[in-house]
Amino acid sequence: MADMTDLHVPEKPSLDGLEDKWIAVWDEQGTYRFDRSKSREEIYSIDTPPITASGSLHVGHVFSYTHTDLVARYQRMRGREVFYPMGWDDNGLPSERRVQNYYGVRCDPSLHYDPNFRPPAGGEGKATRPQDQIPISRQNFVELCDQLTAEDEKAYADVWRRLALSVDWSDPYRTIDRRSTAISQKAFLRNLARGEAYQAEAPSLWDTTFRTAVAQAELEDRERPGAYHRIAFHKADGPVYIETTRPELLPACVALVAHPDDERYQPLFGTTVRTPLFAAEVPVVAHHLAEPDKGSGIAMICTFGDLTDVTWWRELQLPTRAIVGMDGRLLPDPPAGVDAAAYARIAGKTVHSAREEVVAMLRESGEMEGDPKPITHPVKFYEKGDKPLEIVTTRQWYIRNGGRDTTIRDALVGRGREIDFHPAHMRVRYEHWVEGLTGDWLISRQRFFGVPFPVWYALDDEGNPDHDKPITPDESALPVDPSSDAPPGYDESQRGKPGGFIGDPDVMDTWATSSLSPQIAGGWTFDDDLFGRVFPMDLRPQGQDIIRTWLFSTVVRSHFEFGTVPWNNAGISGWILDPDRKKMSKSKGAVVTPISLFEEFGSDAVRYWSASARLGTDAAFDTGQMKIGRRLAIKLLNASKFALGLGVTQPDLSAVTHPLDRALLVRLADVVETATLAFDRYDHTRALEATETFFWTFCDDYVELVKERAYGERGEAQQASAKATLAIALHVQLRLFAPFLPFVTEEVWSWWQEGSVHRAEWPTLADVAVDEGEARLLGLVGDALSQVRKAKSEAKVSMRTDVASVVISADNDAVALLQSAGDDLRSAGRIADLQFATAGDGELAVRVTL
RNA sequence: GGUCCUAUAGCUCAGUUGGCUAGAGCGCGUCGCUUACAACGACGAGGUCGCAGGUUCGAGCCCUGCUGGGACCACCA
Repeated sequence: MADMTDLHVPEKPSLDGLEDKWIAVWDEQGTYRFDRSKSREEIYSIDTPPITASGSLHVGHVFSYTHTDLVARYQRMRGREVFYPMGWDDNGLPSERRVQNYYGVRCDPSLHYDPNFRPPAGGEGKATRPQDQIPISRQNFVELCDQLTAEDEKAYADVWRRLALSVDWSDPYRTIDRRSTAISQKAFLRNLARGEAYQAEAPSLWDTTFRTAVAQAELEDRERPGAYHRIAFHKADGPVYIETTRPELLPACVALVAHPDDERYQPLFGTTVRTPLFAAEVPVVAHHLAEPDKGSGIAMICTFGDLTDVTWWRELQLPTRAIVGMDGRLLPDPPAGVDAAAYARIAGKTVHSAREEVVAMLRESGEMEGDPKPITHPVKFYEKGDKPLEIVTTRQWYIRNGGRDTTIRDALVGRGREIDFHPAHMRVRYEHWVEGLTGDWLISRQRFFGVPFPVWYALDDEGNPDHDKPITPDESALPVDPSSDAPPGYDESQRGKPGGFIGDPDVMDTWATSSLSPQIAGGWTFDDDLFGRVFPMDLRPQGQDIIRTWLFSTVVRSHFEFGTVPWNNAGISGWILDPDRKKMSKSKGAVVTPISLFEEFGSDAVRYWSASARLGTDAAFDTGQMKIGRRLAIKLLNASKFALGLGVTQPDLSAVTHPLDRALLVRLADVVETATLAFDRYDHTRALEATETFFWTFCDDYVELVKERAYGERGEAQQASAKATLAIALHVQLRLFAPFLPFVTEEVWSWWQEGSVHRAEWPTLADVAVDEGEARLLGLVGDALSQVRKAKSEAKVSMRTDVASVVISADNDAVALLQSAGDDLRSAGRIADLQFATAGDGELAVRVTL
């Protein structure tokens, strides 16, 4: 047992400096270091979201990462060894764009590596138009990405430490590092070997700015102005009118389509018509997707205007007349069957200019009826792009995801049901997404900064690649870069030569790598001992917006590779909304940096605000809540200082004899139980609320009531009971608060305890077990005290004014209870004469005479 | 067109399987420098629980419909 000399209570406790102090101590003592000798059952593993470190953190990140840390700290105190890694998602388009804008450069894959290249000084105001940017080789560009993201990651890590995320910082991973690249390539090769990954040449959605294919999950609709153009097609006995928003695709028209039951067009089915301007003969076909009440009820099918065109083209086995190139301009040469002179007027133009020209041509020829009718309609965009997507036929890599296969789809829906979502209704989003998939997962991107596909293609004698038999490396050779490494059985001199080889030029989409975050963090195939101890993981924390991408794709990879779910729980955080109820990251609030909040309110206070919001619920950005958190932290310092200053030593249940003390511990037992159950259900707000409510009662009522007794004014045994109870209550409350307020609880803990509170045992009923006790007593005495205070308040006198007499009337049981704590009530209220009376109705009534 | 969430005090939110006069904090008002805390404390005012029906002895909670707010999916001729 410690004595007074072991106490280190400061004269004037303060929050100032606590953060730097404890961050350093935790670092030095390895407080959050993961002990990998523990078994799977003893470990709690977390699939931390690898954050995109290109740009700056905002309060939404602080909010959701705090939620994860609450769980980590709770589980650690419960005795689980917590595997809580940190990762950076630094591969992919956001990093490329950051480098382009920061240095004013762009990647030109045709250039050779310049080992002496030095980038211009980074900063704002660099050229953003491609023609103004400095062209550099792919390798130089990747190096810049690598360097800049590493710098950004340092800044992020500082924020995370200041927020007190209890991650093990010894081995953060990066999705672009060699090991992540190797794991990503290995997982892909295994998908390929099992037939889960495949290559196909097919029409796919294409972003003409970034010049890459994009996946279904990355699409978003935006309302754009457009116009219906009513255009005449020709048949022997007169015109057939169609309406289109994309007249420039007329040369790409391969058929007209109407609903099979549409009486108006029955006679046309099986005949052909001639396209205006471009004079191609196209068939009129029937398909159930054609909608009779849309436009004129008959539509032109182009290759390709939209996804419905692709469906029609595929199901009706129509020919292809592609006219839009990868750069978003019309191809130089007309497709077969199209009038070359007419096409020459639009060849090479952008889609936009071509549309204007075709409209002008239609006006000249009189084949457009009336003026275009302006409308607003949804258009598909890449979520990071700013030009409408086109559909271009390209060779791409896919991973099966149930989009074209009900067996896989059902299996993946089933996997979703094995995961406990918090809150539970988030599973619906998963299921709807899986059930609504229309195609497999397109994972290839025609970009530079990403994981390259680890495949090469043999060239035949004429130099044509054989895409059907990709050459793959041995797993032991990974990672490979097929643009600089030669495939097995070849040497570099054969690159690009007939009879030689070429490397696959594409990189994987960032989700194809981040979908392996459990494998990367756990060291799959690099450290199988570790992997076996942490996988499948316990928790995937993430935002609701990426259920369809990150969550789903991780399930897909785990399902194929291991036949399991990747984790048993998914904790979904909500959004931060600004005062106008708009998503914070999209508004002015985004300029409030986390560091400035830490400086103004303290990290504990910011954590308190985050912890006040439940999983899955959007929360208002509310500095008021941070002020409350700050006040709570200060109160914890002061109350602890006072209790310890009374000569409180160490918890000792056997000394607790007084009825009021027993009542407090019975109440505290309830709090411990509530908080524990709540945390087990991933309901941190309830745990916090129960703890906080108790704490204020403890401060405002209990401490006031036992002050004199604790000073020793009613004998040693009574004093010992009060001091023991204060010690127990403090000891338990500090631990209950520790996940929420790690700095201040650690500070107070250090005043009188050994080791870190964050490695202390989570409190249990054994900490507060008293033989008998009436929790009700605490409330009764508190009410009585409150009535006495009210009388003083109404008389406008100080709370330390003496009271002549107080008469409390209540039922027999209540009176008996109150009498057992009468001395404490008398001293706290400064009551000279305290009397009790029995009242039949059971109402507590307090008559105060000043 | 479909789906999910949501509506409780001026504000931010609790309110467990339906159960006495609906709670907290902030803000507001009044009072008090009391040796843990004035960066504080005490006390108080403030709500026909979005609207309309229904089930029930009893509904903030369950059911139906409507309205408002938020989000997602589908629709692109």
